[in-house]
Amino acid sequence: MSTLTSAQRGAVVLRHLQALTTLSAAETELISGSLGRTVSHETNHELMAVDTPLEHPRFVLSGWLGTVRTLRDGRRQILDLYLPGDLVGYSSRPGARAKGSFLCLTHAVCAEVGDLAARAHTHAAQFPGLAAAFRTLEDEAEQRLVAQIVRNGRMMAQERMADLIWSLYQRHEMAGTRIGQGFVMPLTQETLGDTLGLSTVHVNRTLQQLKREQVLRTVGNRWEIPDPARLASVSA
Amino acid sequence: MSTLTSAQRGAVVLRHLQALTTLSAAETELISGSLGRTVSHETNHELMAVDTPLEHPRFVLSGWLGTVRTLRDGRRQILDLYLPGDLVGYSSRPGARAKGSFLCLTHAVCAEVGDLAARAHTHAAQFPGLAAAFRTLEDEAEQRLVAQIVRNGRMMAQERMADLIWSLYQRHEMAGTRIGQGFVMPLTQETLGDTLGLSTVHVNRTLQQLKREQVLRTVGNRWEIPDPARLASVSA
DNA sequence: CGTCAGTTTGAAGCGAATCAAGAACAGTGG
DNA sequence: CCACTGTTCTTGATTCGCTTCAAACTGACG
Repeated sequence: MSTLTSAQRGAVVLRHLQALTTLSAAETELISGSLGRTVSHETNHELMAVDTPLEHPRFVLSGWLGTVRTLRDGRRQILDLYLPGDLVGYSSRPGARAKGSFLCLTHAVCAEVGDLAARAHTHAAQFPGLAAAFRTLEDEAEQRLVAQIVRNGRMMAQERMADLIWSLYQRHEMAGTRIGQGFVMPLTQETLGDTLGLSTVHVNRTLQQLKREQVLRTVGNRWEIPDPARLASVSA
Repeated sequence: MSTLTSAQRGAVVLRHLQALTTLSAAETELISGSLGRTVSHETNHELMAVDTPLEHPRFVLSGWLGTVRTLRDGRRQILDLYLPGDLVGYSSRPGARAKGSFLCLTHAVCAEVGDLAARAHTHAAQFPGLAAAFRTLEDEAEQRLVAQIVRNGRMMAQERMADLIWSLYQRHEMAGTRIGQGFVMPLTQETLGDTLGLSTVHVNRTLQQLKREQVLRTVGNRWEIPDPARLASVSA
């Protein structure tokens, strides 16, 4: 396990925001300063339960989180994934509540940014870039929800997986965490199944199929996309 | 086909909002006055394409609308349904765009409420009930997206259908459009299939199954729920 | 009365779930 | 350093839910 300085960890947030909008020096400064209070959590730690008021937005500095809904009999559906550089548990709507339980899917480090979010909101004119970034982040989260509906509702297993991989690849690209033609995949196949609405076994077989078709290559827990065009053709 | 006065049609909106929050007399007045400019659309009319800026929020006065995503090969997924009394194409987020194509699923009448929405937003202090109502409507729309993900991802056909029926029943209850133990279902089984991620044929068979199990009763296009508890037990 | 959209029914096939068991792997303590 | 443990991944066999295809039926409407 590597040890990172606070600045190194915060870099992924700045990278991500700068991919979305232009930040003034003052804004960059403000953000960096806000990433100080970091909290580290174990895998499976629940940050917030369903329906909790969204009062503690955070940026993910490392690790992956997810929003989860569990049915009475234990079936799980992951609603959305949060990667390093992502904003978690934020809504511009006053009084908004968590639409699912926020869970650490890996060991994760977050920075609480309640005050930063409040400032982006109330002093929007003074920090236009920051305000725009928060708006875009919120919008993208909603787009991901829609993508989940379409995936789960109308795509075959292969298409779902390919679509998710493509989305994750692009998100890593934006956050500057892409490595070569790929990224690090820390999720278990079971978690992927709960994301895609597939059984663990079928996730495994689907991945093998994609590898056979040269759509995906894995080196340890690094996933690589040899040919984006091919990936797009498999995805629906 | 019955002809309704503007006031009669607008009643469903007031009923809905009053179920969500308390409105002052001034607010009630303001809303009623805003429902004047109504537009009537044919089945399959597209109000807005995907990605269009959400600049024209409307209330549904009669008929059902839906947001639709279409894959290249023609597969459709309906993201959300909009019933009489519902707010369509609204987002409090400036610059938000349509997450799907807005389609009339039946003949529909809508009232444009762009100015009302703007006022609820900018004069929130002056119209607290109205502002709260808009916030709640937006929140409920998001909850419905999440429900769609869980349905499509982790529920069996019967559970999906039962869950949707229950949700629709409650929404009719809120809007005051419940009729006895049921409501009017104007959608075709094909449209229901595109909502639930099922084939038309299987929608048909699933409905028959629910009827056999006394979960659902249909009289013409009226759907009735003899026993809500039983419905809940089928839904996951 | 014929047309067309929507519903219903049957038969066959496929995709994914399930069940079960083994292999690879990481972490742990002796 | 290696045996032990538990988690994750992998594989095969079987079952089942749903889709697909095709055709008949129903009802509204011109």
